[in-house]
Amino acid sequence: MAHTHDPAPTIAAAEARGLRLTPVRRRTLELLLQSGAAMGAYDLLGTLSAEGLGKTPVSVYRALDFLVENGLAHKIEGLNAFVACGHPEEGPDHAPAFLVCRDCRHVEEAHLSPGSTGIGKAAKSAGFAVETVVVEALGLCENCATP
Amino acid sequence: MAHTHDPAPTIAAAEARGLRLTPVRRRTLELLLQSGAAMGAYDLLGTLSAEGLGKTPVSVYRALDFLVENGLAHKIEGLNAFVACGHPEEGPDHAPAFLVCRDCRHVEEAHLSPGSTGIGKAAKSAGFAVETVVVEALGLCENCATP
DNA sequence: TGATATATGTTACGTTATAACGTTGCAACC
DNA sequence: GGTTGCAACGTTATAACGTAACATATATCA
Repeated sequence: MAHTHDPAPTIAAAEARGLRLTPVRRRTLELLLQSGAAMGAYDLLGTLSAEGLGKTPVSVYRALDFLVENGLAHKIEGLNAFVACGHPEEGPDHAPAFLVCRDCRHVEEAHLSPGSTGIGKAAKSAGFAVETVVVEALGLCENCATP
Repeated sequence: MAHTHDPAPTIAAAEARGLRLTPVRRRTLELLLQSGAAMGAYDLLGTLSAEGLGKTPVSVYRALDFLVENGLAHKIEGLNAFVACGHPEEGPDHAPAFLVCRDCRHVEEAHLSPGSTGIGKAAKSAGFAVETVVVEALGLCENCATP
């Protein structure tokens, strides 16, 4: 399958940071890394529950919350889905931009220079206190555009 | 209520463009304009159905689809909710950035200069064909930050 | 007026997400 | 050893968001 990632280095990096990768969390992360695409919580649940790692949405959402909080995964708001982080070494707080293929759901993580959106300026003049910024481009990846 | 808008000019502008504002559509737009905040489809449904303008989610989503397609409303992906467009004169295809208050759900529309996100460059180098771009800052508006 | 297109109604269902509360397992401490 | 505390996980129920498929009605125009 295209664009998959070897889970090992990411998992090693996570544990080196002292994160507790329990079976559900580890397996959720593996599934995301191996697919290389955005996956819905219920997709993940299908596999996880078949493997005896939690039978209800709650388990999956807890695992996903953990991964997102710790910068190992991101939520793609435009799809209501989740993707493994491509740069886990950057820690919990980085906020990349995403190139999201609407066809195969592959996600490319783009690192824009901070403040490059210009939204900081807009926020300041509106007295708005920004906490997180979502930047997602929806379209077609190279593979899906030229098949 | 703070930040509400008078629906009249927006509705007039829409009709001047030849759009067919049926009762559900018009009322949906009015509700969004009057609230000045992002509203969920089911919030809207509560009011609309009480007024006899559609009893099921389908009606509301159809009205919202129409409004979004015609640039009279926007979807806020980060909230799975909808907001009236603050600049309806810009037509169906403009894609503004949003400052979204996570407390009161008020939405400020910011017009960034096109391409200022830098995401176009990233897309080009990845061979990615961008179709739409979502830019949303989540945080606290001036009122909610200093109460 | 009849043909066509657009809009709406209705039923049923699928998908995404969280609240609330109980249980388990493990480690620190006395 | 007991117990206290905490993080993770289980369980049930339900809230919230969204769509497919097909029937009916209303508008528009040749």
